[in-house]
Amino acid sequence: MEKSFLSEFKEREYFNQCTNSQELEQLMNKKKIKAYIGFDCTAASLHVGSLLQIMCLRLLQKHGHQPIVLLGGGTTRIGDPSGKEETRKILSEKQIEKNIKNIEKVFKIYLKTNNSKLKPIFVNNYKWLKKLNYIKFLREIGKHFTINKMLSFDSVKLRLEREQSLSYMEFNYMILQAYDFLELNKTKDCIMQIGGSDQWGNIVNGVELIKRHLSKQVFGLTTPLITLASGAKMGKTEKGAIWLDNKLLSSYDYWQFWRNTDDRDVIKFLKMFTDLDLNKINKLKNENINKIKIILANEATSLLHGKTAAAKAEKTAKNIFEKGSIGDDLPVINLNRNDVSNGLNIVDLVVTTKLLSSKNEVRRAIKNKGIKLNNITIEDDKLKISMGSFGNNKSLKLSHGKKKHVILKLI
RNA sequence: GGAGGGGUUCCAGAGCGGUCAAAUGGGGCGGGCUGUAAACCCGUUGACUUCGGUCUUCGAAAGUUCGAAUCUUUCCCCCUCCA
Repeated sequence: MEKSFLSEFKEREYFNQCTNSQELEQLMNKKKIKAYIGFDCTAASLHVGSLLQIMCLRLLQKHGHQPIVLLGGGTTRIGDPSGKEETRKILSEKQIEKNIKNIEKVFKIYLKTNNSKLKPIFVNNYKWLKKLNYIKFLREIGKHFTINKMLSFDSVKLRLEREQSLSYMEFNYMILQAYDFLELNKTKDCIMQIGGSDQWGNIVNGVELIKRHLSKQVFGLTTPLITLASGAKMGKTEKGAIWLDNKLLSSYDYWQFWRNTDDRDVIKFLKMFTDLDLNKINKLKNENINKIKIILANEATSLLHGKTAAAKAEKTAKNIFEKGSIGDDLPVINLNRNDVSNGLNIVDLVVTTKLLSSKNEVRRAIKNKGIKLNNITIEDDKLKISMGSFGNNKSLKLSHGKKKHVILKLI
């Protein structure tokens, strides 16, 4: 028997809560449905923190259900208070539209299909939210919400408990999200909303609104908040966000992100973020952990940047870490011959490569044995690079630490 | 509207006239160990520097002083309590 959406959803550890698991299971076995996830458009791109949600839509598609991607131009204008400690900045309309355009691209990669029935439907809630009439909205929608209940939601409760201000605008967010679901149900026959566990309250609100307003049964499904073995939140590392956009994060760095996964998270990530068959993943468990990490990196990178990019990243990594040489996936910095023949100061050079951002940082790094030129640690911060420093192949590898490298080329 | 408490470097949080670029912890970065992991240990953590120093920072502005994050005044913002 073929696996159902929901059972695979659970096996891949996507499952957190569902409003009505059994009925949903039955329904989805009987017919193909449409389900949606809303995404925040406060940044120019999504980062791996949203990847689990994207994978959910992908899984939906795999099982023949059609995904709806809601890029919340309307709600982004309000700001979701869930999980936020402070009111966030309000973005300009222009910025939001720009973000939406860019974020759409990511979905076009992950949800690519030739089957027209499974093509992702993109919607922007600004389209309907901007038209709302306040009085009408209060009478038709607002009457279904009690303040008593709204105050009991974590997103509101936590803010109030901490005595942090919550504006009336933000307080309305959950109603608008519920309204989105209602709208999508009416216009697209969407019967399920998926989201992270922090969205549970908002999702349930939508389910209840539809029940009251249309007397229809719809479903809510949430994924767990991924906590890394280290306790940190997924997505934002120390170095900054792991963007799903090669303009913001190169495919090599993306590959490295997965390659550096904590041992304890590797199998979980294989289930969550790759298409690999679950049986195959189970067999992998006994393999050498570093081999599995490479598989994870390759699979995850292929999905976003393509197989070629993944293979290239792997090759570059191999060259750097195993052979100590260079790889062609590293950023290349072109140097003018004239500048070099005059003798370039190492400190200035490192700053121009952006490996570090100030001269003091470079001097410190040199003191701490953190700067290498062709794998040779630089001891003197007054060192000058000249034509003679370049070998026959006219290029040099400049490194900061073990993981950050740049190729210097003469032009 | 009245009475208090507070705004310090990435974050938390000390300092309360010179010895303060500012304790301590977290985080970051680098080094060591290793497996590009974890844990642990060490170093480092404003900018510029001819390495002697120089410059800019403690909510904002003005002032007192030889000298201010520290004192005074005004302003802005946050919080607590009372009405």
